[in-house]
Amino acid sequence: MVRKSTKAKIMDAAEKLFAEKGFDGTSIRAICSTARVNVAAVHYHFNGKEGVVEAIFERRMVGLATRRKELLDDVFAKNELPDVRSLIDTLVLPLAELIDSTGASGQAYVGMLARFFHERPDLLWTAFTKHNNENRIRQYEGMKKALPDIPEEVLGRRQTLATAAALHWLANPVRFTEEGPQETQSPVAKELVSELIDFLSGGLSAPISNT
Amino acid sequence: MVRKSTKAKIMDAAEKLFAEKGFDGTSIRAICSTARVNVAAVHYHFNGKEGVVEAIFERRMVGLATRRKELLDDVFAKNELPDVRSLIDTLVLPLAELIDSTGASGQAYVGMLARFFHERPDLLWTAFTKHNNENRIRQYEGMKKALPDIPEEVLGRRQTLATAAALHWLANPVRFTEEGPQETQSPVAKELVSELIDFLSGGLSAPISNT
DNA sequence: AAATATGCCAAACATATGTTTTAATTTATA
DNA sequence: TATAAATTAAAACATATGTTTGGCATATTT
Repeated sequence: MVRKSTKAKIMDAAEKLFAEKGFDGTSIRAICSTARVNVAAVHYHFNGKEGVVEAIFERRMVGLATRRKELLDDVFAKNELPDVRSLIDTLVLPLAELIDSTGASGQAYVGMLARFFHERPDLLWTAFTKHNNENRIRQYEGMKKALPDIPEEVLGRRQTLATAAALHWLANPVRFTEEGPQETQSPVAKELVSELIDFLSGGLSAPISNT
Repeated sequence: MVRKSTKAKIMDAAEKLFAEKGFDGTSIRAICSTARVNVAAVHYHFNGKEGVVEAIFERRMVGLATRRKELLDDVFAKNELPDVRSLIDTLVLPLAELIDSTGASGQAYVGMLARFFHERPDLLWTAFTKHNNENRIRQYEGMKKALPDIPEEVLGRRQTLATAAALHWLANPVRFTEEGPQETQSPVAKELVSELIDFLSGGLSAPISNT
């Protein structure tokens, strides 16, 4: 394997630690120690911890957004009514494929996404808007067509809820039982991805109750 | 209003800060500063930061578990097949009622639950098992009866997924839009709780796809 | 009232962490 | 090769944080 650059070493180590311990739980020194790199390197290359986060987002979001655009193009190519499940696919599949193709690193990235969704929505939102806003809107428009009976406001909230649930599940395929939290396979198996999509499709298209 | 004890002052301040900044993002000194209390008080009363967390969980989980048991009793009292929506209610309503009745404090507690679900599942799990394991099992058994076509394994994972989504939504009623994250009302309005239950019911009872 | 326990506070200490400075080293370029 | 630029390393500094100590005040008990 080629010798990794200091920059890449820092990003890989940080990605892993951010997923495990979150933003506040990860010190610059821990990153550098894991990466076997001098403490000053983070400031030299990234100008601080938040800079590392931005670089990590940048590194992966481009590919993810491209793949998602492909899937959305497919959905809208057939001149039919888009179906909910395919629209959910455009959210879940790129992440699942990333985990499949890059293994631990992709898994760490998704774990990081899930944590930052709660811990640093500001940083996540900045990167997400930059790379993925177009896709989010297209998915939203598709959902409006596929589910004309659900009010738009409700649909918007369901979309966000589905995104949060998807990230949580892909990052944390855990089930609570009597014996404590049970880890399932990681990287996430195909069946589990399919289960997730079932759940989200059901939630997205659920009828509105009148109580 | 009665003068709050130092213990209560610490727990209230910590609950709020934990919800806002998470476990690692909240220093003992920040807690004591917010609570207007001496730094040593946390160690004196709680033996450290984790002790504060345990006490906060203890304070609220008893009431929540009792209320949830009531709702579960109701569901099983009618000698019919339990319905999915009522089973979801037993998860969501106690939390929504807590927010309604205690305002900012209850909201902070739910926010803290949502964050600790990711950040400190160990601490959450310990408290949750102690107070709520019986309820979780009863809900699970009800779901098996209500949805005999869904394999048990899948149902277990859906239950965990629904719990995570519920916590996320009650803690973070936010919608992503072009203009950035849009806060909805807080405390969470009744309609939003109903929307959440619709979504979760749809997800729980979604058919299994065969792709 | 005296004795005891409990709660509270200010200060001190060790360690962790972010950040910057300076020099050495490596790499690229003229 | 000589020179400049980029990168890495070690150390130093200030601040943040967890934790403990000893004394003081207040309440409780005898």
